[in-house]
Amino acid sequence: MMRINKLTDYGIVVMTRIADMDQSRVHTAREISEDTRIPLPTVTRLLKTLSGNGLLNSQRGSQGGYSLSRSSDDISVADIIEIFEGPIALTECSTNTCKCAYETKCSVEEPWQKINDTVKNALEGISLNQMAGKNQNEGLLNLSMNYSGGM
Amino acid sequence: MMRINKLTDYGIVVMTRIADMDQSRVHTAREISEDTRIPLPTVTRLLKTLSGNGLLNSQRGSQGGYSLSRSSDDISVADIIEIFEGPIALTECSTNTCKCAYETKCSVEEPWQKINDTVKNALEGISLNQMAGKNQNEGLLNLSMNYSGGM
DNA sequence: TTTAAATAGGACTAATTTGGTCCAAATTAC
DNA sequence: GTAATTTGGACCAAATTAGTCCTATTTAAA
Repeated sequence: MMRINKLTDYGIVVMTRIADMDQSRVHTAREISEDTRIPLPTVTRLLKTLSGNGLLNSQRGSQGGYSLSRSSDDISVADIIEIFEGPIALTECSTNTCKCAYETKCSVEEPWQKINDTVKNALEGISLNQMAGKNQNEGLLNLSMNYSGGM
Repeated sequence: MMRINKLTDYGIVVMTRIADMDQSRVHTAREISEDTRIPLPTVTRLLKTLSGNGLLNSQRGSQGGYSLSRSSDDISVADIIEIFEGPIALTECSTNTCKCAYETKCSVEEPWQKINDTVKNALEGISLNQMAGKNQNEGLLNLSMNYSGGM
């Protein structure tokens, strides 16, 4: 399906949700779970990953919680995807470590690079702020997907 | 990893290979398997899928084989991906059947549509012909990937 | 100083998807 | 008729993903 993983999707939702919230205070995992309806254990894990990778600040202990580490203008969808899925690369060929097993110079490498750059640029061009759309209603959610492809 | 599946990747390789071959005759699964080093059973399956979905013509029986159903200029990478993975959609939200469970109007839907269109356009813009690069050497292959993301 | 509320880290399991193989049937050229 | 092919579908193994849980650590406040 060429889909991003469900957890990545959730990650984007969680970040979008936080971007939509009051920036003057931190927000707990429970609060975010309730807002997004993503189960608490899952939200907990997402938040840990996001803060561990510098997209969220965390504050431990009572009255603790999470907040954006920088402005929502300054966080792109690509930033989030890369945390959960690593560098954006549709095929191994798209990375600089292409190891085509039987050829010294793989002929599909260059076009893949181009394709990949385009995709990457698209994802880098969308900020959290744009995703959030500030003024919109709360509680988005469940972007999970069930489509199955055509083989 | 936000990667296309290995079989999809193989599918693109197989199509690229066929585009690179003599267009005046058909090519057997065995021949393509040997050229690409993809195991025969797998190639067989790929070719069945590709011909079943109209990208290849097939000719049964002795002296049978496969050939492109239309010019390599006229087949895009997106065409191939869609056969193996269904419509190009990074999230369920990117399709027109978005079923966000708790909201009538999901706020992340619109930006996802935009992102997705960009990706789709990029993939539709690359033809098999460009992938093949006609004059290049034979036997590409093994685009399989081993990177694992950062969670 | 104790307690409650949080996050941090990591192990673990279940579910799903994917990759790959195989077999029997149908078709066609010679 | 026979050999070479594609067709269709079933099947299994491996890998990945999703989701849960437990324990430790940190912090604010009673």
